[in-house]
Amino acid sequence: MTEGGEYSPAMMSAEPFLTMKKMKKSNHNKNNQRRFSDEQIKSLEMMFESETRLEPRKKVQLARELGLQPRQVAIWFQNKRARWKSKQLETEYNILRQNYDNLASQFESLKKEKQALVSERLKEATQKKTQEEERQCSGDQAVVALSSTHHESENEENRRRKPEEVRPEMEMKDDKGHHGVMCDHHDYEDDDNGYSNNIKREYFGGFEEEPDHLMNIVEPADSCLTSSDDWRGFKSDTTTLLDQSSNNYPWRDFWS
DNA sequence: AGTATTATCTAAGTTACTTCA
DNA sequence: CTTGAAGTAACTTAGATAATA
Repeated sequence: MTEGGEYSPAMMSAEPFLTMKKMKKSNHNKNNQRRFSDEQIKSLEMMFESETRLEPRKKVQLARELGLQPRQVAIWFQNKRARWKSKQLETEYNILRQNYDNLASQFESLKKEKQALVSERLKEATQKKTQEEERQCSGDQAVVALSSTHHESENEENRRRKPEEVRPEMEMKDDKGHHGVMCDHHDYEDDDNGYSNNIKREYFGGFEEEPDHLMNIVEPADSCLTSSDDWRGFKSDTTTLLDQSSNNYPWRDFWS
């Protein structure tokens, strides 16, 4: 209260029963006008555009030019900075929101694309397996005279090897032998916490029991996309953002 | 040199009032 | 005419900083 001198001792004694606040509030400017004139606002705006903080000397000069108290100019600049800042924040928020929405829709379309690819692969693998089983059945009848123990061990070996036959198309191994599709930093084996299993179930929908080797086909991509490590950070950021606005993002369920 | 006090400024939040749909 | 929301000038408070004793 050292600037402007609006709380004079005369005022204090004139209305001793008023609260401090009321007394101050009643002190409008010289002409008892509440709002500044367009001309005054225009000058203040112009000054604000060139500098958002006023030097004391400029403040006094501007106040004199506009017929205001220096304190009024100071307060106007304070309020202006506050309004400007909140506007700025709003603008930045809108930009972030727009970017986020774009990313979300990209994510959705990639998810759909991936789902289609997985279905296709599954179809192929199932057909292949059926064909081989049929071939084996007919072969078995022809060699039924051969030793059964030998046959069994070979068949078992075939079964064990089968997943490997379809995997090379999908997988990429790094120098450490780790699997990965576009996310070489992540070991998908680590993600065996039920979380990815839920995702698998979502993808495999109708399949009551997925054959292990079929699951192996999709594992690398799944673990990459759904790795909690990869997405957790993003999730927390985005939910913070969303908490302030809308909650109806269908793909939120994908993460939870 | 280090410390306490004072003055000044600012951001953030609030109040009282006006304007307008 | 009334009412509620939005805008605005002025205010309070708390923290930072610089000058001074």
